[in-house]
Amino acid sequence: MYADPVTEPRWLSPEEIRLWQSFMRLSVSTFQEVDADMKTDSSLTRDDYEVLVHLSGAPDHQLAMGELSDRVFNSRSRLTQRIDRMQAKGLVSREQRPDDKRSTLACITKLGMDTITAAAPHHVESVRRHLLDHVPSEQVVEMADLLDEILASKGA
Amino acid sequence: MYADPVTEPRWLSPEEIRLWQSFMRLSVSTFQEVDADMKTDSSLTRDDYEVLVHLSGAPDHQLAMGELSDRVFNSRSRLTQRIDRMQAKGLVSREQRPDDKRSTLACITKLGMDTITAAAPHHVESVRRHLLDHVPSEQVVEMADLLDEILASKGA
DNA sequence: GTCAAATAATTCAATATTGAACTAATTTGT
DNA sequence: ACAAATTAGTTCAATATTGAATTATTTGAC
Repeated sequence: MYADPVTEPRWLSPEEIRLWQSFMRLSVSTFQEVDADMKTDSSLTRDDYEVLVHLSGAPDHQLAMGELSDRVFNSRSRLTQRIDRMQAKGLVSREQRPDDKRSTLACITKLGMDTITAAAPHHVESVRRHLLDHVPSEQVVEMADLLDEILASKGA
Repeated sequence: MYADPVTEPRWLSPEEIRLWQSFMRLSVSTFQEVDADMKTDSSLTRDDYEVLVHLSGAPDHQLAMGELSDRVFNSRSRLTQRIDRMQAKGLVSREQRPDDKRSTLACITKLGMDTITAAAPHHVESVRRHLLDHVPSEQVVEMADLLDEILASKGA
C-alpha cells in the first residue's frame, strides 16, 4: 500500500524546515525589535511610518486608500481606521477625488512630513542594528537578489 | 561644516534599502497568505499552530508559560490569553508545577494532538506554496545558512 | 437611458492585543 | 531567619484588528 503522490502532501526536508523556522524567527524578532525602538524613539508606529513613507514618495504626496492599503499590506478597514487616527493627529488629510467620487485620497501634511523626517534617522539606525548590520556586507546584494527572485516567482 | 560621524546616523545604501524593503514585503505577504490558508483549512490560527508545535515536540508534551511565550514570540499577557482560548476549546490544559508554584505548565491534550495532526499537511502545503516552492532548490541550504548566520550574529 | 453588477471606502460589533498594575512564590543579602 | 528584590503568571482597561454588512459611485449590458 503506497501513498498516492497526488493527494499525499509533499513533506518537508530537514533543510526546508530549517529555512522556514529561521525565516519565521528572523522576521518576527526583527519586526518586534524595530517596533519597540519606534515606540521609544518616536510617536509613530511602524505601520504609521510605512504609511508616511509611501505618501511622502508619491506624486503630489497623496495616494488612493486602496492603493495605499495594498502597499502597506493593511486591509481596507484597517487602513481606514489607521488614517482616522493619523488624521486626528494631523499627520495626514483626506481629499475627495474629483474624477471618481467613490475614491478617497490620503495626503501627507506638513506635520506628517516633519514627523517622518525626524523619525527617519532613528528608524534607519534601528533597521541597521536589528538586521542590516548582521548581514555580511559581501552578501547584502546576494540576499536582496534572492528575496527579489522569490517575490518575482510569487508574482508579487 | 562636516557632519559628525559619531552622531550622524549612517545612511542606507540603495542595496540596503532594497534588502530591507524586500525582506518586509516577503515576510509580511508570506505570513498573511499562510494565515489566510490556515483560516480556511483548519480551526487554528498560525499562532495556535505554533503553540501546538512547540508543546507537541516538548518533553512530556508540556512547557512553562514563560518558555513557551519566548518560543512563539508572544508577550506573557498575550500567551496567557491565547492559552485561555485554547483551553476553552480543549486543545491544551494548564498544570501547576510542583517544584515552583509560581510556574504554570501548558500541556497539549489528545484533542490538541489530533487537531495539529490534521492541520499539519495543509500547513505544510501552504508554506510550500507561499515560500518554499519559490526558493530555487539549489539555494535552500544557502538561504537557511544565511538566515541562521544572521540570527547567530544577533545572538538569537 | 436604465438597471444590475462591480468597485471604493467606511461602519460596527466581535475579537484580540497591549502594557501597566497586580498577586503570589521564590531567591538573595545580611 | 527575614525583609527586599526578583521572578512567573494573570488581570483589566485602553487600544487595535477583523470581517461582514453598508453606502455611494461608477461601469457595463442590453
